[in-house]
Amino acid sequence: MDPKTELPIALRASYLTLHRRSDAIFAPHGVTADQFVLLATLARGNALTQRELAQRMDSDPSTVRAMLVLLEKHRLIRREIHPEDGRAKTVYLTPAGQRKFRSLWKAGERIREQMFRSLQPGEAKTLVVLLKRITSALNPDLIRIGESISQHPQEDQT
Amino acid sequence: MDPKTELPIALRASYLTLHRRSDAIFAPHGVTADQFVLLATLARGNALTQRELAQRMDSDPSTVRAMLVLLEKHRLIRREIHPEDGRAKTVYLTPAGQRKFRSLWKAGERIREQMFRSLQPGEAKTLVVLLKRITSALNPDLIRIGESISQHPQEDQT
DNA sequence: CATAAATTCTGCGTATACGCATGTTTTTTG
DNA sequence: CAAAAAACATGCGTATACGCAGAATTTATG
Repeated sequence: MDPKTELPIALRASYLTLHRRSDAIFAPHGVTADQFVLLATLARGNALTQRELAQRMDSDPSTVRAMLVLLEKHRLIRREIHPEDGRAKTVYLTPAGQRKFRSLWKAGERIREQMFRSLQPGEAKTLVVLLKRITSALNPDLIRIGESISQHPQEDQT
Repeated sequence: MDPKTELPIALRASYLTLHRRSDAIFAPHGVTADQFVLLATLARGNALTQRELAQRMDSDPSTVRAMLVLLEKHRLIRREIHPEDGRAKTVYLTPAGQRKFRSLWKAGERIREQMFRSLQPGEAKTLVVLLKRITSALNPDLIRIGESISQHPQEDQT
């Protein structure tokens, strides 16, 4: 099977496997893999609006909302109306949420280790670069030029 | 952010983006991205049991069943009790299902093209290899040896 | 300044994605 | 060959993942 055909399949297999494994690891802590992603995103930049949160998680506002409702019930996050924009809500990690995140981060280290160790030196970086490449190639917002996106687009340097 | 940390995030972003885009492309045809995967798996090896189908799709038997119920309602697949094993059911693509798959395959070509073209020659193959590497590293069934899985495990040649 | 347009969250409907328990059938054991 | 164990599909419950429409609020326009 040629790589062009195989690539989407391999991507799906990798992600689903990672997701399943993460869910199993985090379940004893009472959170899901996706909730971990949300908490991690908040830990990186607290006080985001739901919109910003969704964008940074590569997810959907309506999905994120459902997750926030759950997480708020579990007292891991808190929402307040944005002081300047009455339409928006800012999301905060509660102290319990911060503690939970630190604990989850440790629990997840084993998974990150396993992925990382299966690769040769430098391959992890390569993998990340290639993944980002196809991600932006698939993003409809960036296709406006038509075909002339030959070069690797700069990933935004953090 | 180091690659070890970034890798799961990039993987998630890539997959979700691909999935979203595929859903959008296939929606006018009345099927979802995941249904396409199922149909494609069947097209490759017709007359699989639900179990085999789930394995090849890197998915779960109970998820696959729900999809089959839908697809059967849409007359794209057909299920029969396995002639030799009364517990199992064999799944077939109907003629309509075969036609639908061919049409979907063409519709999806644009996405595969876009992914493939964002990569340099050889990079697609590399990407597939690395993805398979981390997939098996994450698979709990294969960890039994401990650490000594340095080489790329042979993917079963079809 | 009033109206239109855009933005943000909410709610609803559908389709995965899984784990777990249950019922049936096949295979294994003694 | 009868009882136990294993394998397969089903059903249930929960959590995403989205698109889309609706309500409230802010921003843009005339």
